[in-house]
Amino acid sequence: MPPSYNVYEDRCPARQVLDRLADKWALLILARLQNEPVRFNQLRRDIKGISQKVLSQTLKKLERDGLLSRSVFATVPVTVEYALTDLGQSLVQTVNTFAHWAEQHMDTVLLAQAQYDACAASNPGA
Amino acid sequence: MPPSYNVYEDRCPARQVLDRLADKWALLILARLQNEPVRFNQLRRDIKGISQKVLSQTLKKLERDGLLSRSVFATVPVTVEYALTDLGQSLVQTVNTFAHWAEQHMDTVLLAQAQYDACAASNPGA
DNA sequence: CCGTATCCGATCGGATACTG
DNA sequence: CAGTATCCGATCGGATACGG
Repeated sequence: MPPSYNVYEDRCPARQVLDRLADKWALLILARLQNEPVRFNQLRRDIKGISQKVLSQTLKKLERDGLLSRSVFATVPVTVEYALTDLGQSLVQTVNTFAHWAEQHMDTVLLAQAQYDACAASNPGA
Repeated sequence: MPPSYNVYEDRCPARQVLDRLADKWALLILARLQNEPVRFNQLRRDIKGISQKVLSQTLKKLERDGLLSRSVFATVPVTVEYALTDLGQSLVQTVNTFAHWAEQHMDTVLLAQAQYDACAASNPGA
């Protein structure tokens, strides 16, 4: 079998998928949905800093990619629930690994940034 | 011990780290460096579609975060090698998992997109 | 409650030219 | 080879207003 695709290539489908996932809001949404379906405004409240517009756009992209499903309930007013599909579930573990890495190593990163900035400040031109 | 931080919160350091990593070029660069140090123009050639400007910017960010190191050799002309730090190495496995997920599931995603688009096209207003 | 539509400033990023 | 500097069009994204 051929090694299939190369993510370093332009036009590679795998890379297009990767590009789509390399989005901070998409990752946070997937992580938030891992345990339960969540309604639109609940996501908006939980994921601090996301605007209604961007949340709507990102949800639509993720639904288009088959990573989550959108269910409308004819209550008054209407209720809309977003939930991971099986495909989304298959990805969420990796998303968690990413988030955990960030949690575990953020102090190291913050320190590295401080050192880098201090060095850059003391070497204006050299 | 406190559960430390919440990635859903604005201003959370872990989330800032996550935001930084949620970048398609950053992921591709980290993946490319996993086996060996690579020079600037080699990266530029290998990672198809990246511009010199964006490559330069992204490398600088990753260096600032302590994920990779920049080594200058006084050859003529000068040689510059980028390599993963230990911190970068600790992340690259997760990056690979992401890339592999994309490779394994891209067909499913492409199919889902086609179905979504077909349905949207047949339901212009409804 | 769950969105869409529009406006508009801010940022991104490609192309090009230039330096050590 | 390995960048930096500038220009400038394209895109992003917040705020606001409105509709189902």
